[in-house]
Amino acid sequence: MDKIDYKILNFLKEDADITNAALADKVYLSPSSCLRRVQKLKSQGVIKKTVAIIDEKVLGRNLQAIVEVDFDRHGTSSSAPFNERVKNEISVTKAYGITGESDALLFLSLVDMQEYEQVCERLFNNDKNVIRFRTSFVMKRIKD
Amino acid sequence: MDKIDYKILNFLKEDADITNAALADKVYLSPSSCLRRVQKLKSQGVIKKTVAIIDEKVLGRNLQAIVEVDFDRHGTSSSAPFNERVKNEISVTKAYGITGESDALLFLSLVDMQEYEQVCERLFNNDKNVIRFRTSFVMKRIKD
DNA sequence: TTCTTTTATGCAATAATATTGCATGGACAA
DNA sequence: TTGTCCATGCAATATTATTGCATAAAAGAA
Repeated sequence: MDKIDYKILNFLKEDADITNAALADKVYLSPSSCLRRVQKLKSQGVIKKTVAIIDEKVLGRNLQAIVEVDFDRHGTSSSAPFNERVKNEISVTKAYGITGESDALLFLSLVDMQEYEQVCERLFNNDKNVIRFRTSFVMKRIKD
Repeated sequence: MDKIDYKILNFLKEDADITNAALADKVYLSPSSCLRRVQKLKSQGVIKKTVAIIDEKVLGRNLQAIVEVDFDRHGTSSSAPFNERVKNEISVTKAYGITGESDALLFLSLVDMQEYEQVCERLFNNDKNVIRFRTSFVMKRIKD
């Protein structure tokens, strides 16, 4: 992990479609050396994977919501079932256990309000360990 | 945008490293047809770009924070300078204008607490339109 | 320092993959 | 039916990725 590796990561982080030859140019290496570095970074898990960024409007999930959740009990065993349900919920794109006022924060990428209602039912209303939740909807994307 | 296109998107969303031939197999098309669909989706902007997912630990940004921000005034002209600063702040990975209790929600990917302090200084403490902010730190990644 | 070992590099050959031209066939409208 | 349009598959071609190998640089060991 030297300076060149970081350069490579910073380029691929923004555009993984770039050809190896073009990337090699940018970091002043031969294509073969460059490729071997990229392969190494992948095998080491530094580059986890590469994904296509899809226009969410096209996928019909243009309603973004952020939900703060308060739990009754906070132990691992108490929140495990909740975490499982969260993982299986397609509309939940991100979920974190957090410090501060609330205990968890969820990101929802929804088709419409009807789906929101259904997700709430499954995740929050049916879970006795969830004592409260507060939802904010995304109006404007400042940075994404 | 038919069923096959959606299939393609769903595969590339998870793994853009897949070869065109392998993708073609999965959607039961010939490589050439499949490729032409992918190219079309890219030119249409349905596929915005493809990026490498980097292990954040390696990049030294392993401290994740979520900041809710309250503004004094909410008009476009009032929040424009804030939005500009947010865009220029490397550690801010996502930022949204939201409904509900707070006005904006920021995602920070930080090196350490010192950087957090500096970012707060630049974004919040020096902005008269920011009347309050509340930070939560990510303890556990339930889904990411 | 000097010698040895390891690791990274570039070049050139090769393999794999993407890309294009073209002919065919299906869907649809007149 | 007939014609047009568009997607498809095949095969040829162009790009790109990958590997072997010799050399050079870097990292240790004595």
